[in-house]
Amino acid sequence: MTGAGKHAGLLAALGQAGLRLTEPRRVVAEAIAARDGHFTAAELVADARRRHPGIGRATIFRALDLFATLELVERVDLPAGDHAYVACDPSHHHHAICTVCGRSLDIDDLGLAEVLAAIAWRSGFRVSAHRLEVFGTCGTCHSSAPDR
Amino acid sequence: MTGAGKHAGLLAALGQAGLRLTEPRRVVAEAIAARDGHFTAAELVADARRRHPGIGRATIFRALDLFATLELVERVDLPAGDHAYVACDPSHHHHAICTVCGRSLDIDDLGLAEVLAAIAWRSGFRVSAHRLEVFGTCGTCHSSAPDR
DNA sequence: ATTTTTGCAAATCATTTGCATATAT
DNA sequence: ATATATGCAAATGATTTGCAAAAAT
Repeated sequence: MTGAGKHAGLLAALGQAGLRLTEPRRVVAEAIAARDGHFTAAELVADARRRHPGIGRATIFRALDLFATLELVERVDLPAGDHAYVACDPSHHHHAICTVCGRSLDIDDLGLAEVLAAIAWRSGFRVSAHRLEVFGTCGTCHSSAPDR
Repeated sequence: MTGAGKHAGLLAALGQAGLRLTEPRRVVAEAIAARDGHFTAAELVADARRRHPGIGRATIFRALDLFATLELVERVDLPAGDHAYVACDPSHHHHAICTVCGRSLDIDDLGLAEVLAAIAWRSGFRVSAHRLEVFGTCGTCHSSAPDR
């Protein structure tokens, strides 16, 4: 599934949360859906303004927060330290982010739960939240790259 | 090991990297070593100024960057989204951060490498970096807390 | 002596806020 | 009609930069 149906999900979620379906939010949702990898807030502002010139910066930040709260978008911190966002499925919570194309891949738990349990066991820590971010190159990018 | 010998490590690393051992850097190193949990840049500025009133904000940011580059300090992104730093051993790269006292615990790999390998295997991803942050309460904090 | 580092103040950048107006329900 | 959301412009906060003076090698 590419851009096409993705924003429908974003918009549907607004309704379900009892929030109003406005034109600016629609525009932001479309801009997010059209993006294919991670994006910064600034990039989203530019994209959204291309679609709807009068849209205010604050509105975009507010919509972004909203989607982040609904877990349709997740904030990630790139290795370089800047903030970015990725659209995501609310049930998946880890991403492998391609440093070449920026696309993110939802990754399954694959044993992470056990790692966390081991941590808790060994240290007496009671884990309430965790974040795993994986960076690298995706299959598509390294098969088309000449190096190695 | 507490504050006592910790800054020695920070300072020694400067020499090894061919950098100059200056008074402001010494002050920042001591302020970091004296901290017992994670800290924000602003907190460090305050601490450092208490020890050495004339120190410039920029100098502190520069020293912090330096230590981060040398991997003696790691930047973490708290669940709330703000940036913080933790002093760390250069060989350990994951932390369990206590949300009550702010102290961080270095955690061992405990199977994470296999999780990453599984990710790579399943998705064709070539992993170059990853970040795992674990948040919760440490043994000390939940044994002294009345809840639960 | 030379190179690196500092402190300052100003610049930059991202994000947030207050508030009157517009819009969705 | 009413509550919610928007756009604007200004405020805020964090981090960075340029540069001449100071300190380390």
